[in-house]
Amino acid sequence: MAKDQTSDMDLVAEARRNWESADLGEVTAMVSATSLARAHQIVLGRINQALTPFSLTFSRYEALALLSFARGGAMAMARMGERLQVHPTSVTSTIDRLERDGLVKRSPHPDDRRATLAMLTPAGRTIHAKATAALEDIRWGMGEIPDAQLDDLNHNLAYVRESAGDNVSGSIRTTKGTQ
Amino acid sequence: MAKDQTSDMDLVAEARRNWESADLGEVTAMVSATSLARAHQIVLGRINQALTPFSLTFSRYEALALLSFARGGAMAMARMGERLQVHPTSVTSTIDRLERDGLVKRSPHPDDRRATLAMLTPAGRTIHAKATAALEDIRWGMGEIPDAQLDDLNHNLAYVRESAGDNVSGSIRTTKGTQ
DNA sequence: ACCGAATAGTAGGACATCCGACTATTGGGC
DNA sequence: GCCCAATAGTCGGATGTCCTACTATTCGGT
Repeated sequence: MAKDQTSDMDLVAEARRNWESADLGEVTAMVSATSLARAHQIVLGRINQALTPFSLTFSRYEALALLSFARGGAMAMARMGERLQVHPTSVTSTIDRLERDGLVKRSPHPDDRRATLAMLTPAGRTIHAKATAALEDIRWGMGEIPDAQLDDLNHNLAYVRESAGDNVSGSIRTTKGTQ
Repeated sequence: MAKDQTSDMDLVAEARRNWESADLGEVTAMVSATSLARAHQIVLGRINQALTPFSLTFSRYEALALLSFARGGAMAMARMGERLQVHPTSVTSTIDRLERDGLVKRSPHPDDRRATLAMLTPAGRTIHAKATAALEDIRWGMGEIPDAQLDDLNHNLAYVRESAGDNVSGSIRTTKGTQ
């Protein structure tokens, strides 16, 4: 989380000044990357702080959430990696810690002996529910920003995701629609 | 970087569906946090990939950039932590690696024997220039998104930063202004 | 039926980041 | 002048993430 305090100046704007005075190009894109990183740091910091009481991190929370929506509360680890967009070894590490804390249990896949199912335990389901409530309480780290503004943000972020090949069909026009 | 491929579905939109069907609140904020994390992952991944040829990561690049704008190419490590918004131990670790690669050199602060100056070496300045050019080439990971759209994004992200107490005076109204 | 390619999971290693603790130095108040 | 709080940097430990390499298993094509 590092600093959460007001900085003396607008660090992003300062970067812009430095860049412009050095006659460098793509300043707007540079500002975007910088702003995105800072915003991510802020939001992730708040989320992780809210999850501390549950001995969870956002990564582990995401894994719990994914399992909680899966049929039977179980899913093959490889599939979790696809959904969460992380490397297989990251799934191993995440499930290791969740299992250590008794929130998830590994069990062999019934049809494929290569695969391992990660299965939510009752404790895992309980913690997930409580953690979700805690995240709602802090509006997922989005502060007091009204929903209308967040819709705008989501719309703009969808273009970034789209540029990487993400399917954003369900997000690119959410601004005010029924969706 | 993990996956960079097109997913079969809009993962963020799917999260929205799951959340709504479970009757949970703050869905828009949840989507924002999720989108922000994914966009960050995408952009950071592209940036780090572009920096690979220089044996740099974005963290180390940021430190180099900060020093390159400092008078004399030198700055006390504590001050770097403030500017980069990272923990002092992260600065130690970053400077360790930059020094190992000969891009930065530690030297005692002339006026304060507690402090250590991180100073750019000629090699560090050269690498920074080349790495900067490489980042411009990929538009800092922002794909083909036009500047006008990025201005929108930056504007929305400024609200997030502002909500954390960041001074965004130089960014909050950049959309089309002269700024 | 059998062999090589693809897939699932893990081990080990590199980084980045945080936190708490510890040492050295500076500085302010009495 | 002196002592204690504040500041600067580092060390050790925990997490999260990636990559490469390795084992086990499955699957497709001949």
